[in-house]
Amino acid sequence: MTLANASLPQFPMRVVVRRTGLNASLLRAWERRYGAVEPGRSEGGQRLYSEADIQKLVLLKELVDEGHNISQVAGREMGQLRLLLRQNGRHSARRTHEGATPSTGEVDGGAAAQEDVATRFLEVCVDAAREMDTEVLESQLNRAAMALNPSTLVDRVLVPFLNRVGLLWAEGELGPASEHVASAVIRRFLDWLLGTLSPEGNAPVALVGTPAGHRHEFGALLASVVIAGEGWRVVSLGPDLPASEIARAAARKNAGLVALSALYPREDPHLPGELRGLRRLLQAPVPIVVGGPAAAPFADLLRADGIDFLADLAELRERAREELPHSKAF
Amino acid sequence: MTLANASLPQFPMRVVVRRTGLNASLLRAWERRYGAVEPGRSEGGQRLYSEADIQKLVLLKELVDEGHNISQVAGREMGQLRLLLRQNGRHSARRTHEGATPSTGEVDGGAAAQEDVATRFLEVCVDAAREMDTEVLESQLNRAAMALNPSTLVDRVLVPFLNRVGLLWAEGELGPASEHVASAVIRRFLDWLLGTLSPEGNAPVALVGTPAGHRHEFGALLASVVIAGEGWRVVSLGPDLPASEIARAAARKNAGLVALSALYPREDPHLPGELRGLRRLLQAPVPIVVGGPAAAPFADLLRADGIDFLADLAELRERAREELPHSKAF
DNA sequence: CAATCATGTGCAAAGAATGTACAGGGAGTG
DNA sequence: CACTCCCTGTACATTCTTTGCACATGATTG
Repeated sequence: MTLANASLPQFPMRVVVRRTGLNASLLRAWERRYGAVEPGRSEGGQRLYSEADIQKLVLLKELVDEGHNISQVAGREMGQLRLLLRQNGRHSARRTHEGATPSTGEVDGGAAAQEDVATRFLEVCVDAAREMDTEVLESQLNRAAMALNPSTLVDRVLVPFLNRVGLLWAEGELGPASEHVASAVIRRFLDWLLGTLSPEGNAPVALVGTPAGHRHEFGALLASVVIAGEGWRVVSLGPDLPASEIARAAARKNAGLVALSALYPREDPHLPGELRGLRRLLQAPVPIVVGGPAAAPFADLLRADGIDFLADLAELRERAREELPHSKAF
Repeated sequence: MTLANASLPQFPMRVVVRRTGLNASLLRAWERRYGAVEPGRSEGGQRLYSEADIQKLVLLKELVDEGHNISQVAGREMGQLRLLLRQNGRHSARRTHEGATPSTGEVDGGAAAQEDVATRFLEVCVDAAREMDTEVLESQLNRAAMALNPSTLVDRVLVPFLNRVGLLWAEGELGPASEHVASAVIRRFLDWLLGTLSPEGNAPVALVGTPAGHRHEFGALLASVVIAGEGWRVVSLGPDLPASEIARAAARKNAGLVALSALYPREDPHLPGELRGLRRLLQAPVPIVVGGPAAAPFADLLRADGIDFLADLAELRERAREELPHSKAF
């Protein structure tokens, strides 16, 4: 899902063998017996694998090496495979997951199916929030995490869900209690997701938080998840921090990226000054990015000061990937 | 802990063997003879364990290592198992294969020792917070949770730690960033602890939150942990809730206890009115308890209205135990 | 003390799961 | 054309699991 043309069939067998470490017979066996991938064919009938195929095969190999049955994992989607891998990888019994449908379930339905699944999750989550049913909400979120890949999860479920909850609250359809309860569940879930997506070793550090005066932290949490998903080790500073503090933390943590989220006081007049101050305090050329509606009006102003405004999480995702010092393959 | 999809059968035997340290024969014996777990099956009939199964097996192994009879514990639910483990105090014999310690290996290996350990943890945690070292902080908290029983953990580590951090912050020794980072870790930890201590089945529900105007939520979180530890299913409403909302939630959840924490605006003049309102709105004779310095001045006033002020978490613990409608034994 | 439980472990035969090899025939390419 | 790579289909070998039963050891009980 990285490259735009990830699904273009183009790699012949030998490339796949080299890149996955699986031998040719085995690749054919996995395809025939478990439908692990479905490579295209050349005119003459030879297999042509896509980048996505290769990625999936790599994940499958890792899972099999960890002890999973190929028959059990071959049919699953990328998102599930990644989560499984992470959970199992930290073989701690700390986190769990839960599933509804047995393995025989859906084959790679493609992006359209994912969308569909995503909106269904969204609806159920909203209902659960309305009913203040934390357990259903939590289990739905988890199920969504299993069924979707991380970016779809964030873009199609979490963000819309938070918006909907905010809306319903503003309209008085949702009492503050429901809203709080839902928030708590979401926050815990995001914390968990952050932990799950965080890279293991010593990845470069990204600082995430909200500027002084901004106390809404969900934007920052989502940003953390996105950034962690791209391979950064995220240090979550929390909300409402003065520039000096952020700078201090950046120095101490030797941060390679600072991301801030400004949601609520909409046209906060202090915001540009605050950010400029931060820019000045960060001696090293650490990139600073800001997102959120409160920052939008100042986009140009900020850019002039070397602070980039990002319109949405997709931009953030891309930026996080670009800034990653050590852009490894796959 | 909770997150949640623990019931998807997917792990083959060998993974379970590796992760639990139990051998295959024994797993089958426990299943056959005591119904310890009921793994799903693959099409070919091979066992597929869920994450929940694995967790249960891990707990069973620990209990057996501590001297419990497998036949006595195999059939119990997760919540009971956790409780049992905690009761046995620090499961110091964590890694030992031999069931060396007989069942009599009694609890308090000396309260004094626990105290000692607790203060050591406290010191390390404070240092970690000062250094903004989330990883050390987190791991120390986890270790403390393992080493101490829940009440010691809360009374001798968590509460003093929060106090210390607050103090250092007030004195300017700790920057807001450090404070926030520490808070985030603590909150996550408390969330986890809450999940761990929560009983499984359908225990009676306790509502926990803070009254309108009170936005500091750690008191409520600690209260949640304490109450959950006594066997309630806690619904955490979050901070800053008007009486009407709390009442609505109580009705909806059929709460058997409402606990509120009021920390900050110290002598909040609205507090008694707010609570009286709540008392009025709760038609059923649901007990309401309040804690925290902000409520202390009104203790007598409130008591006259049928709302009990509790001076500390120990009192809360006792009260929670008393109020528990004595349901099932174990 | 003897009989009985409780519980961990060992074994054999049958079946599953899965990696690999081989044969005969095209495909791709210079 | 020659040479290598790849395709399909089939067969095999190996390693895991499963079931059922037996056994050893230690604790409990009559």
